Amino acid sequence: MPELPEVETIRRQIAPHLEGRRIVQSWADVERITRPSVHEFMARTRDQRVERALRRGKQMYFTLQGGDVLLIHLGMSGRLHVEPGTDVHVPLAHVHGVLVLDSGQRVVFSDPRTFGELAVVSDLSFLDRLGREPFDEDFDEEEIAQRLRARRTPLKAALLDQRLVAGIGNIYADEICFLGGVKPHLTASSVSLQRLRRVVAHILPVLQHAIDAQGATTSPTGRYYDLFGQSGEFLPHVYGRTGEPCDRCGTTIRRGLLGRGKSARSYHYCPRCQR
DNA sequence: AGACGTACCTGACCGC
DNA sequence: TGCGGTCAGGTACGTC
Repeated sequence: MPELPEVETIRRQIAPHLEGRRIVQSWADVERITRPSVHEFMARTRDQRVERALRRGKQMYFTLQGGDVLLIHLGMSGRLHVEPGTDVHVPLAHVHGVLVLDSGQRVVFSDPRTFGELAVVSDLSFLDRLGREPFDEDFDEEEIAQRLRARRTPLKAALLDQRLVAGIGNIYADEICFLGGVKPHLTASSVSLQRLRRVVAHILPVLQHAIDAQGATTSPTGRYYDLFGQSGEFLPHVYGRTGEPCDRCGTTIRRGLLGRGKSARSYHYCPRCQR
């Protein structure tokens, strides 16, 4: 699944192809994931020059010369690639967006599960709903630890909440809990501040390490691949490793569920390394 | 307002 | 081999 490190990897890869280029023509076909509408998306991105390729949390966005912002969220299964081509028509299953550039290349967005999003917005107010950005200067570990202390949800659920820290998803939430030595399902407010600080202290190193590894592909679902179809090399300690031995202590990795029914979310942990 | 449940979607996997 | 059922999971939204 694309989380902050995967999105950042793709952003870096796609930036040189998009920045300074003009979008000659664009296309989208799924109303549910295209905002404000398929028609308006195509109209407002057409004939626009891209200024910068940016990212906030898991959100990738491109500032356009006319003042609008093009927004791409990969959701669960969204992928981007760049290829030669001047036709907006790409006859492949799961392709739901195409941007034809003045470079003779086109950006292709495919998304089998259609949990992603393509949008054109007029300003950056969409960023307001996101919490702290891990690599920003104002990222304050003490503040995050204090806010976790006030949460009456499982620790992992709080780490996944984009309003607290932007960009953490399933894989890295489990990883951060593992390195912090805390079971993901413990109610955050029941964990001592000292231990919460230990967990929070692993957010930056884990994300940085994952960016250096160009993301993580190890996932039972929604396999992630970068702009060139390459998989990421980040290897999680616990995520997706149920039944395997912990490589710190050898204890069998376990899996559990947060919540019940259709809303249940899985978590993975080492019962010995995490208390 | 925070916590919680539901819905969206389909490839991959599982059991018979 | 084939087929129906189940799972996974980022996020918006409704409800209490």
